[in-house]
Amino acid sequence: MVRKTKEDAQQTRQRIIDAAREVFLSRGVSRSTLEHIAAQAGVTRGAIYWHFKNKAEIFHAMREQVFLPLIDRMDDTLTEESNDAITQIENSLCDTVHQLNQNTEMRQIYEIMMIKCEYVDEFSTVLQQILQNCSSITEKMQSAYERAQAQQLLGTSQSPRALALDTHLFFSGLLHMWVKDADGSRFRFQAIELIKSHIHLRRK
Amino acid sequence: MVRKTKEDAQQTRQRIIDAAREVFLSRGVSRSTLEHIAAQAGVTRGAIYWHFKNKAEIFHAMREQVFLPLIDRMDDTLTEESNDAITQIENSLCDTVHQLNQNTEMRQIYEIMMIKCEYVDEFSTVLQQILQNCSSITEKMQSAYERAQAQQLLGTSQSPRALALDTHLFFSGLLHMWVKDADGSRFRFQAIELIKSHIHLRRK
DNA sequence: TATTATACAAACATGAACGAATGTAAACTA
DNA sequence: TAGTTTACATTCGTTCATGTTTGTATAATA
Repeated sequence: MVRKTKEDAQQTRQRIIDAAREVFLSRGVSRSTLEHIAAQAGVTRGAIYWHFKNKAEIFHAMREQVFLPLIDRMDDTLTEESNDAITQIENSLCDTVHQLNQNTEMRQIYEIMMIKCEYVDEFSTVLQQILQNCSSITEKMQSAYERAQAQQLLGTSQSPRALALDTHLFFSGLLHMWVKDADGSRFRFQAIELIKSHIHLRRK
Repeated sequence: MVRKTKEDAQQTRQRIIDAAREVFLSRGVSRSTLEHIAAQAGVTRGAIYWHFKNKAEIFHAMREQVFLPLIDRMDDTLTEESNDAITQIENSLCDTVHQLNQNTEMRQIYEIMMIKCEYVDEFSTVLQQILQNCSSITEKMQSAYERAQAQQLLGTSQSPRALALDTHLFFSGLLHMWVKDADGSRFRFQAIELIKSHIHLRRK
């Protein structure tokens, strides 16, 4: 066979991750074998074992590639200075939904993580990471709500903490429904509306 | 071997379902083999094949046993005449959380369905059923909010439809977090509080 | 009471999937 | 330019899960 350069190898690695995403999506993580992934990527199982220790490692790599940038992006919109605090929250939610609509990769990974993966054994650690992410996002939202309170934008006396948790749970539920509603007939089409009305409830 | 009576057979069937729940919970649905389930139930695989066509059928039986009563129960609290419409909604949510706290079986099945099952192939139909359940619950909530509006209990001008969707998404998110927060340190302890503050936001 | 249907157990056959071991050609390095 | 490492491909043996088949003792039934 033809030995590849370092860049080629990196490309192969990426192809394996992309292939895994497709295979995970259509067969679920458990039923996806390294052979399926290898075939989809146009390599052999040997190549996969060279780049990754096992299936879980591919999963982690795939997840991080999309989630780390996403978290960063939410952080950014939540502190964008051109908007008031409540609009920052609204925008961060809407932006995530827009991303889901436009970014196939991201959409697929969300779907995999929500309804095509069993969080046991090697995968159970992912749950902790998810909870961590949630906490950090909720905290960011809380401080946004605190700013909103300071700016007297809130139409309620509830604590920023409670509002942040409520918004986060709402959004979490929305994403789950968004994913499950594959044909878009129930939730996807009105996701943005729902966010706006959720936020509107808190505005003065 | 000893041939059983009809009641005994029914008991065996139930033991298999119970065993499946335990095994699904600890190994995830995919990695649970019929042999694991058989061992846990104290029977052989032959017995399982007698009562069920395959693993998916056990799963369906397990799910229905808990979800059908649950839906009924939510319907009941949502129309309990001794309370005003908003309290009906609050109670139906709180009651479900109480159930989760007290009913191990139900808690386990929720956990299995949310984070220990991959919705592909034979299991993908379950997603439709879940969406159906969600719609029906949302509708019930909507009419509760409509009653609340008629009784002038609402402190917002938003439509009952929007309120119902928002509440449902919130609750859906809450349940997901509730399940993922296995040690109870992040969400479980404050679930009831969160519901109350969610509802409070809509009260006049 | 003879027969049939039931409720399983036990054995078998098949087909993955895995991990490891080995092979290899090209790229890098001294 | 010889040796070493890299980036894979190929092969192999083993295990594991599944579905089916066969066997059998008993309950139901006519």
